[in-house]
Amino acid sequence: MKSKRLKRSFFVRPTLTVSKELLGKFLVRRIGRKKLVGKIVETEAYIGPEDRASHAFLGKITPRNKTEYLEGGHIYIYLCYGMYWQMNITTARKGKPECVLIRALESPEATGPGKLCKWLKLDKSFDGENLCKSKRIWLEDRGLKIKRSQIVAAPRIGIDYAGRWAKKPWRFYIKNNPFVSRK
DNA sequence: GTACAGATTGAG
DNA sequence: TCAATCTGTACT
Repeated sequence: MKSKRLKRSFFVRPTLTVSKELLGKFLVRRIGRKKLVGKIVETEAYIGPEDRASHAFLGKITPRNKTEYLEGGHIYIYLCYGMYWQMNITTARKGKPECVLIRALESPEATGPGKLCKWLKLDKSFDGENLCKSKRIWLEDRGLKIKRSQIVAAPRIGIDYAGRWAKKPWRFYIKNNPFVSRK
């Protein structure tokens, strides 16, 4: 099975499409001579500025969220609750604040966005990292196809404050996968 | 300058 | 059920 790195063109597409197609792809993190690899099993889409749950709601730009406006294929990472990092992948074109939150990998060490970043040793230095060019983190397509019947759409987690947007089925995960968070 | 909520997690 | 822990944002 050949594996190929996902290119810019994969990410510069509608966010919901990218969110679903990221399921079954592999996140590769190289630390020195070691490689950590995990299959993506859970994602969430954040589509600003109309999405109340998005940091870019109403199109605001702050030092924290400015990387969310980058062209698809970059990392947008930020600290939440003062202790957990959240890894997002930007989508769409430059200037569009849309991204996909990577919530879980197929690894017992990465069943949730906070644990995922801890396992991969991700921190603020990855903010704005180019996934198409970086030597320390990237995404691979290893030929694995997830059938549409295996993809479950559900409301997103932890954003009850977002009113009607909190009910949007913009969380996607692989059916019956034991590594999906919030079981 | 101060106050406060948050895309979470693990312990109790 | 709740505290840990800190940045961004909206106040004074």
